[in-house]
Amino acid sequence: VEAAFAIVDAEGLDGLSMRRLAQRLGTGAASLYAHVSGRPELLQLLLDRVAAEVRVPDPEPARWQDQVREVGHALRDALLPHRDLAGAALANIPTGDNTMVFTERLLAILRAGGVPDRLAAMFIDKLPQLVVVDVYEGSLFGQRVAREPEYFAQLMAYWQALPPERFPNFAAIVGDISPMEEADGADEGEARFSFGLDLLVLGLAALAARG
Amino acid sequence: VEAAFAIVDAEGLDGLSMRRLAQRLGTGAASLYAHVSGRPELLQLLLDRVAAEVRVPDPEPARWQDQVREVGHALRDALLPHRDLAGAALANIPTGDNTMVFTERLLAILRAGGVPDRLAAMFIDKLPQLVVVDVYEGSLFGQRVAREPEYFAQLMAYWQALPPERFPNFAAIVGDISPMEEADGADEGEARFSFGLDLLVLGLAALAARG
DNA sequence: ACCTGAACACCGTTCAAGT
DNA sequence: ACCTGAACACCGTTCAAGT
Repeated sequence: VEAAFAIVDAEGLDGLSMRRLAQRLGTGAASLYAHVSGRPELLQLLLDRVAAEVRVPDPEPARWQDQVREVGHALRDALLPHRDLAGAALANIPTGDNTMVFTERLLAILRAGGVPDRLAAMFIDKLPQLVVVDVYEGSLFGQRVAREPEYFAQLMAYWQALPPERFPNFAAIVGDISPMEEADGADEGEARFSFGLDLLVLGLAALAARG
Repeated sequence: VEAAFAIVDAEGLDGLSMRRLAQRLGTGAASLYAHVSGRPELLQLLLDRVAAEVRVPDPEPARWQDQVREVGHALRDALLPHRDLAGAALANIPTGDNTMVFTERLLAILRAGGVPDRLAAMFIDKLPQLVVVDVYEGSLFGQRVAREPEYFAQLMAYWQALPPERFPNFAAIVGDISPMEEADGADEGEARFSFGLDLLVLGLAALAARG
């Protein structure tokens, strides 16, 4: 698992092949199958170790909405160093022990805050889903820009060149779009993530208030 | 593109290799590179054709929230027949013409409804993101269950067997969890999707009301 | 219990050579 | 402009044989 993290952090998910991992451990790919059932199980082990890193606070019912936001940010911070590893979380429903502890503690915050059980049960999926897809897309975009530095400028140029007759609304808001990192280094990715988090939390609050 | 859809619809994204596509067209894989730059461009063509299928209504400002929900459902319905093709939408920012028309028309609904431009600009990402990740995860789960029919029951058994001392909140809501399809055929996937859609729309309405 | 080499059945993409 | 066969540099997984 340690060696696998080293590869993922350096090269991303695609770089983590059974063969490359075996090579780094000074053995052959077939030997890994004595320790994991296959690549999917290896990825689950990595994800569960990431889940172990996420600190979820004890419930403070009065500020449950902010606590949910904190949990979202904590999960994002834990996933960010590992490139597109987040993508592996989309493929399987995680059942590792650390993942279950994460879910249990998130549930504690929601239920203490008065969120009905049926809503809480659906929300414990949606929050990690938002975080995972955000980190995954951000990582792939980052890798693309690293490989192809002109990509960012090309995308903006394409959007700005769209004919305003056919795309009047898009032309009107194109100035408000800034995919991921701003040129000045302001963390636009963080702002976009917080926006998504706000939608989920405010939406849940509205549904919970209706009962 | 037609042949590619036939493969994706029958076998999913993994089945769509350049070699299999070429074989179905009675030629060699290398020949495809005279028509597309590579597999990523092929996937973009497929996704843009899906976008062409999505009907986005003209704005009715008074019911913009319901219209956003309708767009979400329409996009989901267009993606659903194509298995895990949705996963390809996570890898690249789509720039096809049909995709841009979709975005333009969604923006029209949002702006007519009074959503501030900065919020609308971020929301046009979040809505497709939710739809895509929902369809993608649902498809992978469905494929897993098809391959491994006992998976569903195993997952439920694992959750129900978790010790209530360590996981009291999870134990309390485990009855409210039903991943994807219910045994009785009720469309639980649809309900979960609508829940996510509600979070986004109600959250956006709350933010828009604040200005 | 753990490891090994070799094999099986695949990938995406490139490239010189053709029509 | 479009197509071809062959090659390059990979994959995940299995399996008989070893220690």
